[in-house]
Order: sequence, then C-alpha cells, then structure tokens
Amino acid sequence: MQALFTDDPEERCKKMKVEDLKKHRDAPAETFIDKQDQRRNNKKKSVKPSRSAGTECEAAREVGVDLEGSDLWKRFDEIGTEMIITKAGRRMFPSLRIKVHNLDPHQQYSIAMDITPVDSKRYRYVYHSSQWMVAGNTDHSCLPPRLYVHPDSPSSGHSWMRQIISFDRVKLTNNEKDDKGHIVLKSMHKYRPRIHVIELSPVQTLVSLPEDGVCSFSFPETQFITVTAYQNQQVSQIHTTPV
Amino acid sequence: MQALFTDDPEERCKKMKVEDLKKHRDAPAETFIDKQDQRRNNKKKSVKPSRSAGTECEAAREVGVDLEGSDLWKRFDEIGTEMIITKAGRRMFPSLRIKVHNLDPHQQYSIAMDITPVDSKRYRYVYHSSQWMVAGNTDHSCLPPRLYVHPDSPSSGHSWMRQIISFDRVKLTNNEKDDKGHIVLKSMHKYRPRIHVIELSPVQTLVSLPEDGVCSFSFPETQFITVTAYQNQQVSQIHTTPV
DNA sequence: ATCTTGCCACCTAGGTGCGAATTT
DNA sequence: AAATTCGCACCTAGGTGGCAAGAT
Repeated sequence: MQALFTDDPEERCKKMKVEDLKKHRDAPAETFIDKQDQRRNNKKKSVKPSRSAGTECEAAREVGVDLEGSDLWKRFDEIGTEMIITKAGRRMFPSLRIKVHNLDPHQQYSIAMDITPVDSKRYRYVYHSSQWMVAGNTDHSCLPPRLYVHPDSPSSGHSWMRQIISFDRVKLTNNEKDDKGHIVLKSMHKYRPRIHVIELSPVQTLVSLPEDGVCSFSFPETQFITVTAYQNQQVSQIHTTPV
Repeated sequence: MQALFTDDPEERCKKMKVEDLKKHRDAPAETFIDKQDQRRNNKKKSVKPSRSAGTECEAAREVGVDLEGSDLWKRFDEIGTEMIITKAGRRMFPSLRIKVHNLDPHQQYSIAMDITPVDSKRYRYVYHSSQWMVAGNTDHSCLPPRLYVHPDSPSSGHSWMRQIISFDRVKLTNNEKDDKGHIVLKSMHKYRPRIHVIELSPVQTLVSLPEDGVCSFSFPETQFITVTAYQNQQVSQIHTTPV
C-alpha cells in the first residue's frame, strides 16, 4: 500500500484524532511563548511580538499572530518533529499557517518567514533507544537566515486579516549554494520558524529584514530537527498513514 | 490516440512550423494597430497606447507593449480563432503573453486584462461552407467587462519589464452569475482582449479601471469568437495535434 | 437545428516516502 | 557507521477535447 499525499493535513494524517483536529482547526492554540527572549506570555489569543534588537511595534496597536493547526504541530512535537531537507528543496509538513490580528486595515504590510537555529548543537538519532541525542556543537556563524516573503505580499492589513495565511509553498534545502530562493538549513540541527509582519512604506522593496516597523512571532511547538531521511519511525508513520 | 496538454504552445501545436515559431517567439510581432480609435500605427516595436476617453499617459514616457507568440495567434486568426467558454471557466488558448517597455523602474504598476466586444453581432458557424457568418444583432448593453488583474500586481516597473507577462491563468465563462472572478462572455460573439498598464498611487486598491494613469493596448490578431464547443475542425485539430 | 451541459478518459506538473546505492 | 543522494512508483490537483444527452 502506498501513501497518500495532500496538502491537507487531515487527509495526510488519518491516524490522528481527526475529529479533535477539526474542532480546533480554526481556533487559536492555547499556549504561546515570546520569541528570542523566551519570556512566557499568558495572553490567550495571541503571541506578543518580540522587542528584541532591531524590531519595533506601534505602541497603540498590539499586532497579534495565531498559529493555525497547532494540534498537528503538537502531535509531532511530542515525538520530535523531523523536517526533510533536500538539495532540490522540500516543502514543510506541517506547513506554517497563521492568522493575524489588529493590523491597520488600510496600511500595507508584507509578511515573511524565516527559520532560526534553536541552539548550536548537532543532533543524531539513536535507533536502539529511539531518541534524539546531542552529538556535538556547530556554529551558525555563517549567513543571516534567508527570508521567505509570502507571495501575497505586499497587501493591505484588511486583506491579510481576512483569511488564514499559509506558508505551504516555502521549501527547505541543505544546498548552501541554492539559487532558487529556498531556505537553507543544516541537516541534523534544531530550528524554529519565525513570522515577521512588516509595515511597508510606499514603494519599499523587501530584500532583507528592515530595522524598523517589524513585529516578529514564533511558536514553541513548531520547532523541528532537520533530516535528509526520516529517522524516527513514529514520525514517518504519521506522514504515510492514508485517509 | 489522445491529445497532449501543456501550457507550452510549442508542445501543443506540433503541426505548426515550430522552427518558425521558435525563431520569432520572443520577438515582437510586426504589425500593430491602435485600440478603440482603430488608427493605424507604423511603429515597429510597440503599440501606441490608446488615448480614448478616460485614459491618459505620461507625456515624457511612451509606454509600450509587445505581444508574445504573435505567430500562434496569427495562425489561429487565419482560420478564425475560437475560444471555449464553460460554466466553470476555461483558460484561453492561446493565452495572452506580453512584454512591457518604458515603464518607470521605481514606479508601482498594476497590469490588468479585460475582453471587449468587437461588434454587436451574433455569429454562427455554417458547416457545409466551413465559415462563420453573421446571425443577427445583440446588445452588449449589460455590464462593464470584468477586469482580470495580473496576480503579480502590484509590482515595480523594473519587475514588470524583466520578464514576459503571461495571462495564462485567466478563465472565461458563459455563466453570467459567475462568482469566481472569471471573465464573463456571451457565446457566439466576437471579442478582443485588452491590456491595461495602470500607474499606481501608493496604497491604491484596484477594483475597477481608474480614470487616470492608464495605458491600454490590444492586438488585432488576438480577436476570437466564443464557443461552447469547437466548431471549425481545423481549429480543434491544431489543439489536439500532439508533439 | 442549433447550442449547451455533463461526463469521461486522458494528460501534465509537481509533490512524496522508500529502498538502493553512494559518499563522507 | 552514519548521512546523503538518486531513482522509483505512486499520489493529487487541475486542465483538456470528445461524445452523448439535454435544452432551447
């Protein structure tokens, strides 16, 4: 029997408690955490934007981002999410899907994603104990992470808030010389995706992350270890279980 | 034997003199005509924008648009181009592909397409004489034509000029109550697509065609008659001839 | 008669995990 | 040993023309 492949998580992961997933599907997850400074945040509805170096938010407006499909991410996270990376570039599964709140409806924004190292460790999967273990240190000293600008960018706050924003087209690669704009990662390392909401001044071209007018968000349950082939059988099992 | 289907004209129309097509593929067609006022224009490289009611162009800059794949359009035009329309929406074949020139690289533009009636006649295909004949009059009095805004819109002049702009995703329908944003046409009528280059003021949302800052272009060889099923055998033959 | 619709088999493009072969 | 690459069969989504049946 062969696997079924769809962009719809429900179809791909039949073994999950689908009814539960469906119930919470479009509802925000309940726990969030600030990014970078790692401060806990008890707000129910949204992540507070990080205030770390170089980022800044309009004081009056508290821009918020909710993670969609948090249940699926958590299901993977419990056993250790693995994300395939290939030379040609591989889509993420799960893909990052979010909702944004409290944007200025008439202001233009771009929304982008990047993926940052969680630590400077190298990991390896120990089969006989079915566990991920630290296998040494690495430096992430090389280059700043690549920015994946959402294809709907730029767009008005109104448009962004109207629907779920999906980053399902982004691709991950282990090819350091990639020229297709995919996000370059090191295999066997731990990462976490990050969302940036960028307030746009008219006719601003977005190449790298600007210093001002950016709110950044990330979600702890979306961290993963990069692999070139699935290591943990439980992980690949979820991937291949058909509807 | 079954037909092959590709978005690439070369693959779809093997019977055509492919080598000729290839040779001229990215070269501008040689004859052009002004739209709406129907004045002839002998400029080799581009169509002069129409100056009809409500349109206006920057005097200093002569924005130009070239039709790509003109050979294919002409090949169809010689025998009478037929364009399928369906309730669900059908893509065009050939699709409209253009190049733009003389935009301000740093100015933002949207580029859109609509399809206007060539006359107020109703046509019917007479099998035994293999000919299209006028079958009566209609009024196009109903609604203004739907605007299909190119998905890359808005974008800088620089981006638009860098590559061929393809309208291959637009769909045509005969469903007057269409709610999917497809272009609504009447069957058995003669139409011609039109391209609009729209200079964008910052944070301008594009719903209908604005009064100012628009240059419009069209090409005589792109006119067609709408059908719900191909009438002329020569036409369907070109469509189905495999590589 | 003439035109439209629904259904169908067929096609392409692109994405997927797996196992074998290869590299490090 | 461990990690990566490659080729593969398989899958979905969406587009296509033809034909038969239906509508006008």
